[in-house]
Amino acid sequence: MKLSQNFTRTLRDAPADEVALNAQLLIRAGFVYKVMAGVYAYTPLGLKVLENIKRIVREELGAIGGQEIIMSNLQPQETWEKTGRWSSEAVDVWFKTKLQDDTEIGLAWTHEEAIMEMMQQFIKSYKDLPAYVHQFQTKLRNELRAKSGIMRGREFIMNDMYSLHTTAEDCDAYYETVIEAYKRCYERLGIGDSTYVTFASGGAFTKFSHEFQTICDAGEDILYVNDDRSVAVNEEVLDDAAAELGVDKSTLKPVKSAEVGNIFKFGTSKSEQMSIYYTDHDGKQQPIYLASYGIGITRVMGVIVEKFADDKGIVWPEHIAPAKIYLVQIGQESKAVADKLYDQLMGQGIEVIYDDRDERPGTKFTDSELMGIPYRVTVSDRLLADKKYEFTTRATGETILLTEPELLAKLS
RNA sequence: CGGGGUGUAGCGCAGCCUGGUAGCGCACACGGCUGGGGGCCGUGUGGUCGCUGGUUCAAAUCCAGUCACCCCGACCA
Repeated sequence: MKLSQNFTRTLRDAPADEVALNAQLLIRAGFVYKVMAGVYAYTPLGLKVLENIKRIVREELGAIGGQEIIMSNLQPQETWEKTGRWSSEAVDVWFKTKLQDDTEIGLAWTHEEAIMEMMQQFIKSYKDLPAYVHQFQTKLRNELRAKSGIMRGREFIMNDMYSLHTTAEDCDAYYETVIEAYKRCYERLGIGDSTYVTFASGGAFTKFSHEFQTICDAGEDILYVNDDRSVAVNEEVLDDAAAELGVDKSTLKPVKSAEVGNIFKFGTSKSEQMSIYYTDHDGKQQPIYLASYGIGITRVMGVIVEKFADDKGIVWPEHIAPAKIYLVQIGQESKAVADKLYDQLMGQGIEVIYDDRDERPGTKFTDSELMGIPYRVTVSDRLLADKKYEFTTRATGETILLTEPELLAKLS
């Protein structure tokens, strides 16, 4: 991407009403645009990050058999009546609206019921199970109070996956498979080291659910972790979980964390509530075991901003950065060289943000840091005289001089 | 939803107390000087002061209502 063609611009100051660091930096750097409280639009740079996060999740879920779908945002009342979750007393985050003939409909805050409703059409026999479906979907939740920038909005993007099984054992086994896939996702997203599978409040079927919690000062949760990192428990279930695990509560230390994933088992409850059954070997109707898995895509983006940012701006992990290289060009003579390098790298499939604007060097350096691009390559008349390129690592600030072959070797 | 706070140009702010024809910085446009860390000088563009009503000869300023936004709490399969 050539910056001269990018319509967003960087800001010196964040809007005063934006207190959350993630939103401040993302707005200043031109990654998101605030539409209203808890609602953000993603501009080209921000969209690239989202797509990179989605790509990783898509690959990992695809690798364990997940089939990608897209459900709808408009949902019929009848679907939700079946599980008693249509009423606003049962679910206080509903957005509801009406068709022109006064039929009430709901705007999707989750797709659990909706997925089951659809799958009922296809799952008839034990031969159709297990089934694994997932989607990247906008969730709409009428939160009383939006906060923390893109970490807790009224509209956000989530990957939700659902697995349907004939037996609890099969469901349990796949549940573990998903946990491993999720771990690989967080690893690739760059937050593997600080993300824990934790015990959290359960639901109708299981005593605990599992949350993926990332250590982060901006998080809303408190996590209790032991020294060897083998046990992590959400504060909300600390006593119960410690007792269950036979762990001495006093050996667990509290840390602030942000929930980046939540998985849980429904057992057959959802299937029974909705009267969705399959036919077993003996021709009998049986309920389906269901488990549900969610990764907050936009939230992960916010957490990563919060977690790695420094006083200069965002620091993206390499795999999700909108580009690998930020190419700074200074002076007149070196322009052709920079143009050529840009074409060459892009031709090799290396994503480059080329700062070809008529700006002073300081502006370009500052913006490259604010945007958090992992590596900066500087091409200038001065460097060109020595046939050198400057190579700077965003996270460390380390700068080295390289010849063209050295540079290309480093980038490929 | 309870408590607290804030709304003046795209962004950051002053002006309000003590009513008298709206200002600064950044950004933007043009010109010039600069040219390796948000540079400088000059000339410009851009605002029914959130909205509605009231008081007044006169309201950004005083009063009432309302909307929006932010923070704390509650909530958060």
